Amino acid sequence: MKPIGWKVTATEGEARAGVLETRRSIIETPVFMPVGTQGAVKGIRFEWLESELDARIILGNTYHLFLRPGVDIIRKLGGLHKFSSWPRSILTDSGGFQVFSLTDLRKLTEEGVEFRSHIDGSKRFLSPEISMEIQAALGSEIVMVFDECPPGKASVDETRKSLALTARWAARSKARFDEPQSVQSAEFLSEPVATAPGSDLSGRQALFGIIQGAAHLDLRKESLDRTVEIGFDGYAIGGLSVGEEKPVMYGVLEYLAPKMPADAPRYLMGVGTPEDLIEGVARGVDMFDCVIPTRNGRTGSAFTSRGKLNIRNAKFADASGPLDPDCECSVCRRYSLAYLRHLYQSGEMSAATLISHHNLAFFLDTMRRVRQSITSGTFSRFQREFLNKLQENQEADV
RNA sequence: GCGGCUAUAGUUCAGGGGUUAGAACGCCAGAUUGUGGUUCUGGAUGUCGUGGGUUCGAUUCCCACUAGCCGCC
Repeated sequence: MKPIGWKVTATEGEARAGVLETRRSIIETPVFMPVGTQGAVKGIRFEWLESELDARIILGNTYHLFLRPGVDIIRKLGGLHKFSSWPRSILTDSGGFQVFSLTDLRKLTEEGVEFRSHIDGSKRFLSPEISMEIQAALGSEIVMVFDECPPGKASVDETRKSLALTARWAARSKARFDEPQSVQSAEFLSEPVATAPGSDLSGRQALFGIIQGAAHLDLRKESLDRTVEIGFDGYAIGGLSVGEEKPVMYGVLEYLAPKMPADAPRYLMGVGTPEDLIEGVARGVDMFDCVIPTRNGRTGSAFTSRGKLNIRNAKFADASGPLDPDCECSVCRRYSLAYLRHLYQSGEMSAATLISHHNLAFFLDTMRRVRQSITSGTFSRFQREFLNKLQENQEADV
């Protein structure tokens, strides 16, 4: 028995529609996963995320939850699902990325990474083994291997070295991961392994490998081969959208995604804008996550079917229409641009909450429409029309 | 009515007899891609209250006026 179910239900070119099943939810792909770094999708109540927005899977983050509240507390409270009250699937990032993006002081060794906490400056240590233990305690449905993420403009030599370390860490991640999964009462698990009623899943966690290699295609291929050789339940593309130009990212995806195992989900980490999602799907990606809808929402930037808009702009001061006339989310049905701008300018936190809510609604709805178009064989037309429409606001301003 | 203080950016204020008068906040506009939660980066704005005088030169010194604030009657 496998920990997750995966089947492709339709394809159009490289784009695929599929169904990913975990013990906690059925996830139709392509899917966008809202980011809930610290066990919360910033500004959004789980009630909305579950009902109106209907997210089936969100992210959690090992690095942040490890530092606060800490593994002991989460284990004591029965794992991340019980602690946070989120009943559906969770994918946890391993912490590798944050160690490199958030801390200045770090010491990288073969064993792992020593770093300074961004919260209190204390010295902490993360390794593949420790990351697996933490993620076992969190109890996520999908666990990510502990990797090193080099900068997008990394040289061939740097990238090759980093990639080799990531491969060794991937093997160690898998070895340590398998231990707690194999024992019902393993010390690291917060809850006993359980299958959903009527499911033929194993009830265990799934582990995804991460392909690195920066912008170097030959190294991407090498990383892919080494990762597939170890064998995982799904495969992720890491190290994109970390400073490189957009065509570089699309080029890597175009080369890499079709070579990834067809019988496992493909996950593009940390991406992206609505345009990136469509371009990713077109190249064969099934899963995405990104902070952009909630982070931008918090700072007054809204994504709409006609492109991005900044709620602070004076032109919205007396605009009676919604953020997006084509959006049916509860925010667009109720609140005007003028009122949202007023809330933002007045420093009301509801501005951040409402725009984040709309942004997530737009992202999730867009992915639903993408799935539908792949299923009905009209994805390429959808792609063309969607991308054209995104230009409307920009052109209208010129 | 009398005395005192003040008058400089949208606001609160700094400054100073000599080329393009500053700060903070606000305003305007960008940025944000496996989230260090209100951040970062740019930009615009002034007949220096009005009128007169001194001076080579006044927003700066002097006088009057006006307005505001405080106190007294």
